[in-house]
Amino acid sequence: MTNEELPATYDPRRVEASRYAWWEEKGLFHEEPDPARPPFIIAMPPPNVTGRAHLGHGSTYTPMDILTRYHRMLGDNADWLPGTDHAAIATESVLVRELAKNGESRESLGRPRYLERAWAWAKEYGGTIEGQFRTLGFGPDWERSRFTMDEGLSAAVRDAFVRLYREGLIYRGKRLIHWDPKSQTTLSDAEIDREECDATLWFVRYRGVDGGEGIVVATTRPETMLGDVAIAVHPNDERYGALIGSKVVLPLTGRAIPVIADDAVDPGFGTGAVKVTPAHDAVDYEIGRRHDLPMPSIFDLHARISDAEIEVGPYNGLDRYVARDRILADLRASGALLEERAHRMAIARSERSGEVVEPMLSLQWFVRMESLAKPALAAYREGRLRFVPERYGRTYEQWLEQIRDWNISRQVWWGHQLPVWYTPDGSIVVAHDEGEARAIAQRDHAGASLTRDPDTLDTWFSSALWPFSILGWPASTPELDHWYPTSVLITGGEIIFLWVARMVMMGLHLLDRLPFPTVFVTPLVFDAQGRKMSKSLGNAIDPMDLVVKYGADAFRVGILRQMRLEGQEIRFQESRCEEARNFNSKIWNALRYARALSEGLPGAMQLPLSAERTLADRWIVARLRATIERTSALFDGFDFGNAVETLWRFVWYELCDWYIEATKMPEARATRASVLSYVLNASMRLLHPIAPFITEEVWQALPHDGESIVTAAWPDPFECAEDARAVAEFEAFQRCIERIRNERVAYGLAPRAPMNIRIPANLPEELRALVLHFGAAAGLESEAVGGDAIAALDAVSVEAPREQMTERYRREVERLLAEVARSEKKLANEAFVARAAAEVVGAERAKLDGYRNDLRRAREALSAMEAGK
RNA sequence: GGGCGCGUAGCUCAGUGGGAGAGCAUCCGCUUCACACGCGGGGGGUCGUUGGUUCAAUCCCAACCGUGCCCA
Repeated sequence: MTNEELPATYDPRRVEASRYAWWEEKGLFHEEPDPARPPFIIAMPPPNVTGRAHLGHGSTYTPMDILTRYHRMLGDNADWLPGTDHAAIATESVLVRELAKNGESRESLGRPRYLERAWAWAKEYGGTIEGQFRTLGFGPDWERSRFTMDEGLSAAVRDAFVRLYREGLIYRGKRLIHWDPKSQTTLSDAEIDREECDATLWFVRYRGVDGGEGIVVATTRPETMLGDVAIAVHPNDERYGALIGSKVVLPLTGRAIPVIADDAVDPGFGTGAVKVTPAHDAVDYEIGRRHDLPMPSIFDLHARISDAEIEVGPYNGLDRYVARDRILADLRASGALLEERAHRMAIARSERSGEVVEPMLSLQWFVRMESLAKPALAAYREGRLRFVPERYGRTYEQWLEQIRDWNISRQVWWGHQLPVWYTPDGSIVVAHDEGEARAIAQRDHAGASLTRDPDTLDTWFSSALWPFSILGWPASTPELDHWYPTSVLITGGEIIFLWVARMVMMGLHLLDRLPFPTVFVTPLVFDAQGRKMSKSLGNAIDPMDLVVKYGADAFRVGILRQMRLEGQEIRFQESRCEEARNFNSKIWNALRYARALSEGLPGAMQLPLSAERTLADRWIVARLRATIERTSALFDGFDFGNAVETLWRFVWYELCDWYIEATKMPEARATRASVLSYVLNASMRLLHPIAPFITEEVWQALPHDGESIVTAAWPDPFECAEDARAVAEFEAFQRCIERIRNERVAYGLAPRAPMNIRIPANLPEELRALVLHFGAAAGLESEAVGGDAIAALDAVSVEAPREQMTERYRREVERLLAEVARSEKKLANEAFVARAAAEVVGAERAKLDGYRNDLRRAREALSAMEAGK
């Protein structure tokens, strides 16, 4: 491409898609296990197969892409393993809704045809998010992409289930679970959302069997009274002591139930007496277990009142809310309803269907968590598992400390069907496949016929195996040998329980090794007002739209600049993407400038000999070295926000604003082309993990080694000389120019009006030329000042009409007098001199000396002005 | 109720036990031969409140007020 073909602004749409296709075609993201190099492996948290990219992927997946690209450039055996998740409940609810549109249902199709549809659906939408990830520039090893329902991963699920069952860690039991009456499935604790809402607390009198006053209970769910088996009070509650052990009559159905005492009752809630419905409330269930009470269910699976287990009077068949109204009306009519009060309470909803979840007693499969949790806790407490930021470790720890058994069976069809069969008499056979199950039945159950459990496993069960199932486990593979454990897990804080803790437990139990040593928790993305992004609020931003407007690089840079290492949220501002697009144009124009240099760019990346370099050369090279070291350290520490900020400042302010300006001087000709192309090239490599597309384009247009920046080497700081002297002098020069520019405006001089500046005779020639070039001024010789080049720079001054200069020096003297006074006062404080650190006192003394010097100079200048009047 | 955060310029946010910073916004000036998606300059903050520790507090501690997330 000739320079004439480089337009003035960078157009990401022109390059991104084709560049990505080229990377993929070249196989640049693919790796084979190579024991000769250190592994760097990240398992991508699998998005839902039917999902779409959202801003959260920007904050969570971009860091994975950055680290993988960075480690690849460092020469590591780096691979980012992608894949998708079958998201059982989410996918099934969408699918069932689609079927309903055609008057079909799961049942009308039957399991095999339903699953065929589900697979077709997954294939149709499964590509979407992976395509979007390509658009965002993410470069995982697509050849290794996996799906949780692939044959290999399904085998891992079966293997893990069978093993855990045989070890007694998976069991079937009747427990109180969360039932979603809409999706017709159980949910684990982690799959429900609690929300505060306005409710009513009703006060209902239960009379004594003897016709006495009995007891008044407060309840938010009067309809469940049909299943009451007791009234509970606190054992120390004096109001009710006499009633404990007596019986009261359930209004409406007339059943007699006992009054019992239990510590779980809060005497301060309502009347201090609560009804106990063990089949429909978690606290009541525990009370029921302690007191060995019956646990009749009053609901069917659609949360309609059912008389299957207990007499429910005329309410049979009513929906739970209809029944509530009917029961309240009847209680009111009978005089048993005494009072109602407004009440705030939390209700549980399915996070997928939004339906109010019903606690139900049900026969389900569970993982026994206690013994799995212990080593997972120990790994954290012993420092083998680390969280960044550290505070998330507490979240992890607390959840594991109060762990409860995990309900893993789901009544959906899309997923891994339990490897469980039942004989006609209810015996359980767990096996890897039907053949093995038959063999077991033959051996242990006299060849009884088998029926497979229709339920499937919680999607998180397969996700818990992800870091090793994608590497081939339970088979032994080179990938598993060399790439497990993975290097770091990067995810959002909301799934520390759902996913992170479970992967740790499974990794430790099944492979005896942590799946990763470090968990980096990324911030959540909110809108600019700090609200969650949601479709209903209409504040959701589609990253694809941002890519269209600003390009993928600008999207990535824009969101990364809002990330802070310790932050737990990003208030996303689209303007950041716009700024990043401008930054890209800045880079692009630096390239255009470099390529337009009259002497042409060199053919190879090489810095000129040190002795030939100008001050600006030595300064920018030293700054490049510092930038390389800092960027590496920030990437190593997951501090991506500061890494972007560092590179932004270096490229824009140091390279473009100062170095490129300096190359416009005739004196810079000899070395500028090679230094500029070297520094630009290195800058592109530093920036490449963050902004992959533009850096490739610019790198390709500069002298470079290799085929693609993707596989180029990370810049080597040791190629760049440190040069403290050059940095100090250049910084003094920058201060000098800033002062001159400020004074030019302050003196009311037009931007390019001829201007004179007084330059001390002892200012070195190179600096003198720089000052005149940047100051756009002519130089007037003035007297030499004491000290070095830096002192001479500080003494450079602007020539202006005498009155203005007099006024300016007068204000300068005033300012310095105040500074000197402040500093002297501080040093006069004996407590300060005696107790403050010696270097602090020393620094203050040096400052005072500096101020006194400046003051003397300003006074001399002022009196010279006044004398000349 | 328990845990974890946050409160710094109009906005979004850095930051440090020793004189307050960035980007955007705003104001002024610039068609300077890479870039107006640009260049140069400026204004703007009692660092939530009240106490405490310290020679010294925006920073450490406590309480309070406001606000957010997670868990129950």
